[in-house]
Amino acid sequence: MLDPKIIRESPDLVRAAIAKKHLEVDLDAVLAIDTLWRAQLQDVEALRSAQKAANTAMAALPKGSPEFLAKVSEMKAVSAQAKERDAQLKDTEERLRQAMLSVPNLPHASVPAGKTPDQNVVYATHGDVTAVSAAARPHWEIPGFEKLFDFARGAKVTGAGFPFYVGDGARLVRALLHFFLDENGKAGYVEVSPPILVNAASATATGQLPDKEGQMYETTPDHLYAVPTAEVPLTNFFRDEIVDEASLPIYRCAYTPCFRREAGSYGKDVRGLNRLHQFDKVELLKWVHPATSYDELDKLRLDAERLLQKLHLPYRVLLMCGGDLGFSQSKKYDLEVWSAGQQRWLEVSSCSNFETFQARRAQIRFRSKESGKPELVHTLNGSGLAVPRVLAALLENNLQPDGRVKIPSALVPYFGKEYLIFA
RNA sequence: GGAGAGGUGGCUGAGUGGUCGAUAGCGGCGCUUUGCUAAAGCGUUGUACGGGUAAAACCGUACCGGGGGUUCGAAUCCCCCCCUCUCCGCCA
Repeated sequence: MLDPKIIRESPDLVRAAIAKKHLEVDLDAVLAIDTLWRAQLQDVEALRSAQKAANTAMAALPKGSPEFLAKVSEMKAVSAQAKERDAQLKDTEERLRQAMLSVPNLPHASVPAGKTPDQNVVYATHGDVTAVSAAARPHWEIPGFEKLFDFARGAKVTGAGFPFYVGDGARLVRALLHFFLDENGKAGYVEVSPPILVNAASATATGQLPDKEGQMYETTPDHLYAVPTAEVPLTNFFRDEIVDEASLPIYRCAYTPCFRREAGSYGKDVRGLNRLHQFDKVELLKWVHPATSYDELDKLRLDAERLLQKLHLPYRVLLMCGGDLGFSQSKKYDLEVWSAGQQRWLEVSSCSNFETFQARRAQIRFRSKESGKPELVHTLNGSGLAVPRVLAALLENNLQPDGRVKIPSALVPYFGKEYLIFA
């Protein structure tokens, strides 16, 4: 959620932000509801004030006295009116909340203009894309692939997009996760193993609810949600808390399976390991002082990049343009790994600064030594990394003429041998 | 899952219908005393929203786990929910 004061006092700033993100938001309607709400609030508060004054006066009167009884009947009318107006206020308040939630976060000044993904800026490219085997093929076409990554049985047991990883397949998944967690730990992120079901309050704080409930799996009868990313439980760790200023910045990382219903995709996007309903991911999360958040974003991105570098996977960094920025992000980089078999880039990490947008909704603050007042932290997150697409690129890029896959040296200690064998 | 006990400010802990944002203690902050520290004394000390201001000051309202209700008036009475603790059951 954006600061209501900014919307109220600098609507033009917000209009510019909406335009840069190429969104349609009726800001005038938001402002109109806000004006109505403030008028109604003052009205109700005046009535309450009258009630309180009467109560104080009544406390000093003898209980059954004529003056007392006169006050009671007088206040009955005021009380009824207050109740009625308060109901109207509550109604307006809910509409205002909805309206405020429709206003996106402001993009940072360094975010490039643009509307569509092709207008994202290629910020950096690492590794030689042409050096990888010309004989590479999409991972799902590698002979023996289905033995180690059993989609058919996954579909039988659960549904499409829930593969079994078997033998070296399972081992490689575990090796990657272990490698990611160890590397992130070395970079200063404290490892956390969070709940993977969350309640509605948590899903609301990070923005999955109320609009995107269709993208999550929901349990019955308890109405808990399977996490779409570790970002949800991790961010909510400090929900409704005031953290020690001296503890900032706080770095955390967590491995969780991630569950996504996401309907509507088709074709190459969803073949093989490209897009799944359940996948494994290590998430990086930071709570930082507002003054440092853009430095921290760069460092976060480099931490994620280092993982790809150590795996010797070619990748590029995209700086997202305004139109491709998410609703709640101020600035975002995507890391895309080169998939030699598919001859395309696959997104494996998305590193974002939310400034106070998430923190306001989740009420995560620190007490500023400077002002003495609680202030909202800035939150950042990024994948470090998502397993299946890294896996896809690794299989395709490192496929040998003999059908084996060479394991990157950094991963060998985790995998236990130098080659993955499909046979 | 069953039975019982509880949830009050940063913490401990009073308060069972009115003058209670809430006694007291601890902690924190400020001042005094002090060579320094400690100790003592005095004072001060929540958050949010709205109004107000150049910014403050200041004014108003709300907040005693969450939500509803009764009442002129609720921390206090009633209902529902959540959480914690104890005992029993079950269980990896």
